[in-house]
This record gives sequence, C-alpha cells and structure tokens, in this order.
Amino acid sequence: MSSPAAVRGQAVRGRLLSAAVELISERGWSGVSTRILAQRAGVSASVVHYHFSSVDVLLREAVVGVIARVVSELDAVLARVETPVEAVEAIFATAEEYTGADAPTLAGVEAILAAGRDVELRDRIGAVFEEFRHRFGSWLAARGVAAGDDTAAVVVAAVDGLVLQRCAGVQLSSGAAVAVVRRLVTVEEE
Amino acid sequence: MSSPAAVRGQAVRGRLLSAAVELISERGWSGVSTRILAQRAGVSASVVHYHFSSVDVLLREAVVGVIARVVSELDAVLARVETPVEAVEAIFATAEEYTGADAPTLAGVEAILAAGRDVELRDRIGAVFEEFRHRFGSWLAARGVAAGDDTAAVVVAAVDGLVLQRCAGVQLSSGAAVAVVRRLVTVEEE
Amino acid sequence: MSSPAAVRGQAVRGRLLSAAVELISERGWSGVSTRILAQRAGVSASVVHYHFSSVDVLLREAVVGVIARVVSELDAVLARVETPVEAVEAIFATAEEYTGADAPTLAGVEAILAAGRDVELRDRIGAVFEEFRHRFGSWLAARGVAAGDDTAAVVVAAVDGLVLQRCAGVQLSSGAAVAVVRRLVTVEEE
Amino acid sequence: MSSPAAVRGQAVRGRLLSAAVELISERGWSGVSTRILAQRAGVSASVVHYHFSSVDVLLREAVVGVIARVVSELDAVLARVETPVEAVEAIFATAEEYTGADAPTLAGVEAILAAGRDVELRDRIGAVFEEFRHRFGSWLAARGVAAGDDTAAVVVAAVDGLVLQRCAGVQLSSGAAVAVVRRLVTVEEE
DNA sequence: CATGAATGAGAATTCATTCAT
DNA sequence: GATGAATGAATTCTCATTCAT
Repeated sequence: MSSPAAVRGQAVRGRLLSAAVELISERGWSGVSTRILAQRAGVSASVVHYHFSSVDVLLREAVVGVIARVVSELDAVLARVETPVEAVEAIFATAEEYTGADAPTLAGVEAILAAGRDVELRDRIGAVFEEFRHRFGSWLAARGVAAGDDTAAVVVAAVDGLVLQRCAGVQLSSGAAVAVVRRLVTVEEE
Repeated sequence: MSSPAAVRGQAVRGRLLSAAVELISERGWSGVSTRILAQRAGVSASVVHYHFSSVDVLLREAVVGVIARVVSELDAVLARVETPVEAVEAIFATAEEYTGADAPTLAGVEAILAAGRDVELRDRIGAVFEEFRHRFGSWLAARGVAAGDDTAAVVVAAVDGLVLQRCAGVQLSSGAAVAVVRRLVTVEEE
Repeated sequence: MSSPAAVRGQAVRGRLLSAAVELISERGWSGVSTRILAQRAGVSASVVHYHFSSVDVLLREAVVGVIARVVSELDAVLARVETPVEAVEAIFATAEEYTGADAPTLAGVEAILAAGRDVELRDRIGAVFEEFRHRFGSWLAARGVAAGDDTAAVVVAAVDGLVLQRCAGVQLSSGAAVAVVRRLVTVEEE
Repeated sequence: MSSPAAVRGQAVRGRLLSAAVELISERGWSGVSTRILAQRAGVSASVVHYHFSSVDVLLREAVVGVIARVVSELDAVLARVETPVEAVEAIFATAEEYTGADAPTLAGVEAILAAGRDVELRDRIGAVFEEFRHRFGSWLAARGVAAGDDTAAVVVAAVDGLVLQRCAGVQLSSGAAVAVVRRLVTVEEE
C-alpha cells in the first residue's frame, strides 16, 4: 500500500501535523482554523477534512506527537547520565533549548491547557507525563535521592514553570535555576 | 459623576470582567467570543463593545486584574510569616486553593500564553511577575537564603509548574511538594 | 435667545455641518456615520441626534449649504466680469481652485448622486442649479451669445465634468479647457 | 476545467458582478452591502466572500468592467462615423441612451468618486479614460480639429457633466447640447 | 487521492437611534 | 442644552464542514 499517491498522502498528513504545531504555538489552541492550517501546509481547505475527521482531532494528534517526542528525548538524556545532579543539569539544558518561545514548547503548554477542556486529550497527555515522572522518580530513588517520585515531580514542575515564565517574559537563565535545583537532588552522604 | 446610570454602567463593566476570567478558563483565550461573553454577563452583545473597544482589550484588562490580585495575595502571605520555610509552606498552601482548575489560575496561565502573542500584555504581566519575584527574592535573602532572587524564581516556577501539571491531570499534593521544596530554602546552620 | 448655551449650541451645529462636508468627501455619502461625524466634530454621538433628527437630514443640510455657497461665488464672478470670454475664464479659474479633490467639490458631486436616490434632496439641489443656469444663460444671451441658456448648460456641464474627471485622475489644466470652451462663447462679429 | 460545478460557479460570479453594478447605482458605492448583494444575486451571503476576497474587490471588478464596456462602445461609434460633427452627435446620442439614471452610468460616476478614495481603483479607471481621450483626440486632430487632445477632453467632460447634471434633475436634451458643442469641433474652412 | 463550490452559523465590530438623567 | 448607557439590527468577513465531481 505504498503507491506514489499514498506516499504523497502521507506527506500531506505530515505537513498538516507540523503546521498544526506551529500554528497552535502562534495563535493558541482555539485560534487555529481549517483555513489557516491548510494555507500553512500548502493545501486546500478540504484536504484537511479528507485526512482528519475534524480540526480538533488533527490538533490532538499533533500535540500528543510533540509531547511524546519531548519525553522520549528526556528518557534518552537519563540514559546518558550517571548522577542525579547530572540529570538535573541535562534536563534543564534540554529545557534551555526550548526557549519558551519555540513552537513545540508553546504547543505543549497550549495542549496542557486544552486538556483541561477535553477529556480525551487529558487522558492521553496525562498518561505520558505520569509515566515519565514515574520513570524519573525510580531513577532518582535508585540513586539515593529521598522521596524520588515527589522530587521528580517538583523538578519536572520547575522546568515546566520556568518555560511558562519565559513566555511571560521573565528572564532566568537555566544556569541559575540549576544551581538552585541541584540542592534538591544532592544526596547527603554519610 | 455617580448617576444611577453610571453606577449601573460600572456594574456591567465589572460583570463583563468577571465573565471574561471565567470564560478564558473554560474555553481558552482565543475561544472567548463577544457573544458568549455578553451571554455570561447577562447583557446584549453590543454592550461589550460599548464598554471595551475590543474583546482583546477586555480580556487583557480582566487577566491583568486577576494576576495583580493573586500577587497581592502572595504579598500578604509574606507579610504574615517569619521564616523561609513558613513562606514556602504558605505559598504552596495558597497555590493549593488554586486547584489548577479554578478560573483565576487557568485564566492566568492562558494569559501568560497569550502574552507570547501580544506585546502589550507581555509587558504588563511581565512587570507584575518580575516585581513580585524581586520582592520575594529580597525577602528570602534578608533571611539568609543563598541566591535569594534565583531561589525565589525557582519556587515561583515550581508553583506555576505544579498548577500547570494539575491541569494535565497529574496529581501531586502540595504537601509532598512542600517537603521537597523546603530543602531549597532551608538555611544551613551549623 | 442668545444665551451662552445657545451660542455654544450653534457652534456645535456648525461644526457638525462642516464635519459632514469633509466626511462626505472622504468616505462617500453613505460612508458617513453618526459616530465618525461626532468624532470629527469633537462631540459625543448623541449630540448629533440632539441637533438633527437624523444623519440624513444633517447630510442634506450640509451639502445644500455647500452648493449654495459655490453658486453664490459664481454669481459674484459674473458680476465682476464684462464679456462672455472673461466669464468662462473666471468660472474655470474658480473651478481650478476646486482641485477635484477638495471637500466641497467632492461633497457636491456626492450630493448630486445622492439626489438620485432622495427626492427631497433632488428638488433642493436641482432648483439651485436650474436657477444659476438660467441666470448665467440670460447673462450670456444679453451679451450676444446664441442659445444662451443651452450654452450656459454646456459650460456648466463641462466644468462639472472636468471636476469629475479630475477625481478619476485625468489631468487637464483648466487653461487648456478654457482655450477650447472660449470658442463656445465667442460672439461672432462681422 | 469546465465541470458542471465550475460552470455554475462562473455564473454566480457573473450574477454578483451584475448585481454590484445595479446596486452601486441604486444605493451608492458605500451603500452596497454583502447581504444585499447576495440577495440581489440570489445567493447566500457567504458565497460573496467565496468568490471575492472582499466586497470592495467585487465592486472594483464590477465597475472597471462596466467602464471598459462603455468606452469600447464609444470606440465602435468612432469607427462608424466620418466627420467630427458626426462623432460628437453620435457620442451625445450614446450618452442620451445613458439617461443619467441607468445603472451603468450611475455606477460609473460612483466609481469615479470612489476612485478618489481608492488608489488602485483610480489607477485602473484613470488609465481607461486617458487612453480613450487620447484615441479620440488623435481621431479629431487627424480630421483637422485644432488642439484635438484638449478638445476631446472637453467633449468627454461635457458629456460626463451632462450625465451628472441629469442625476441632479437638470433637464437638457442632448439635441440642444450637441448644437452647442458642435461649434467646438467645426473645422473652420476658408 | 483530491478539489472547487457551497453553506449556514458565528466571528468582531459598527450602525442609527432612544432615553433617562 | 447635553450626555452616557444601552439596544438590536446590520456590517464585513471567517468558521468548520459537506458534497458532487
């Protein structure tokens, strides 16, 4: 089933999903319209409904994809480092890339908010987050951090919050943030 | 100038602002329309434009008001407590009230996102945040917390992030969070 | 009845009438709204309806005034000159002032068009024109121009038309036009 | 690409353009609304915006079409006659058909006024006029009329002006006008 | 697999006007 | 003599969606 036509079809689907992420970040969840989506993807409006049963379905698909990608990036980070401090540093470094103004981040935050109004979306996103927090919590606990699960939650929350505040124009380098958060994951020895 | 008409006018303005906060939280920034705003405030659609030059102006007005109110609540909290640990506890307790699903919180987060697309809004909100962070930072520093300003930023970010994660359905009691964050503000004595 | 208040009232009336002429020229007859009228005159919208029973009544009043003023200017011109050729030159010179883009001219033409949709307006404007044409016709006839009345009509029409064409961006100096039209009013002597 | 749908689409476009000309003449340029346009063309309001990006674009399209048609009619007239006097007679006769109250004429004058507020329109209409005046001027000059170009401008202006005055209710038969204007184009022989 | 035409609801905003004060 | 609040209809234009081709 990979006729040239089918391949082109998949390409269009992909372009629509990317366009969705960009547009959610630029105009907010409910500011994304069929028309503008089609325009950005370089197709006509009816194509959108050919590939997706509704605009909302397309948006959900797009953001779940984006969030899953970010989380798998964090998993990769955890696999690369050894100590909790390194982990925090690496995670904040990753967050640093997400300037708070790039499309995936903003779309992610928009998605979280949209999840509050959309049960299906909440379930899908919530599961992804919960699983990562749990993995990260165990990872921390295994390395001697007390209350690993809760600490993981706070670290993740701090990252989320920093990203959010950057949107609001608050400037705080992740370097400074790391220095502070490091205290959370410093294993008190002896 | 407090004729009966003027008084009624002010009341309508107020109802519109409250309705805006509720609706932003329920439907997202760009999901708030004149019509629904008017309906919720119990007025006719054209009244909205009598009182505000545009829907966006009304929304901005509403969220800046809400954020200013929350911040002044936090200021009150700082005035009431003595030690950094108490402060963190009180702040998280305040955040606890904001369940992550209440109107002011969600409207606030929506506002932060909207600020990314609206310079004027960014300036107004950014200023309010920055000022509070600075006040809180000095407050912490004065009580011996290292890097007070940065620590303040991280605490605020953690609160923000927790709220955000609650929107996504992640459950974490503020009690647990406090236990973790307390480590950040514990003045190490010897 | 010339209390200070009444005097101010008259001033406002006058400003509204001037604003109407300007605005008709800038935005077309049906493009003039209460709001914009009030704004331009520096008063609040309800003042418009305090002074005039409707916007249309105000517009009519304004343009009839403007047309009457232009015609009386032409009458003054006729009183100043001696020969038909001088008259044509003076009339075109007057028209020259009206660049085709000035408020009174454009408002006048707009008024003529509006007259086609408004019987009352047609009657009032038509009368003013007819009378001038007649006076000019007699004036020409008395000075030996054949078919004075018709010639007057054509001269007036040519002026009107030139003004109209200037609106369309066609450039023709009145000097050139005069040279041509002069032939119409040259009394052939023998 | 002449599918049944496409054919119907073109038909609708055409009906909208015709409706525009009628309505401009009946209600003035700025008095033509989407709704009334749709009603007259027998389509739903949103169809207007499907075919034209804005009402103004539709109006421009409509009037440029009408003016081009009138001018090409005049060109045909010039091709049919021999002498300047015949040309003037034929042109005024053509103008006679345009009673000053018919849709194309009024729409044309409205367009000229609208051109004063709309650069694009001015350019398009101005070009059409200028070209005709030039063709007519050369035609006159080639037949011995002095200052052909300027004379052409005055004749055209006179026609325009007569039409305009008819709108204002001034009655002047084109017969009488021709008798006068004929003097302009009479080649003085000796 | 794709599209151009169409639809009817809804978007933000402006309209002329009224009325109590 | 004047005004601020309000109204409900109208404005232009965009919406998500459907459907015949």
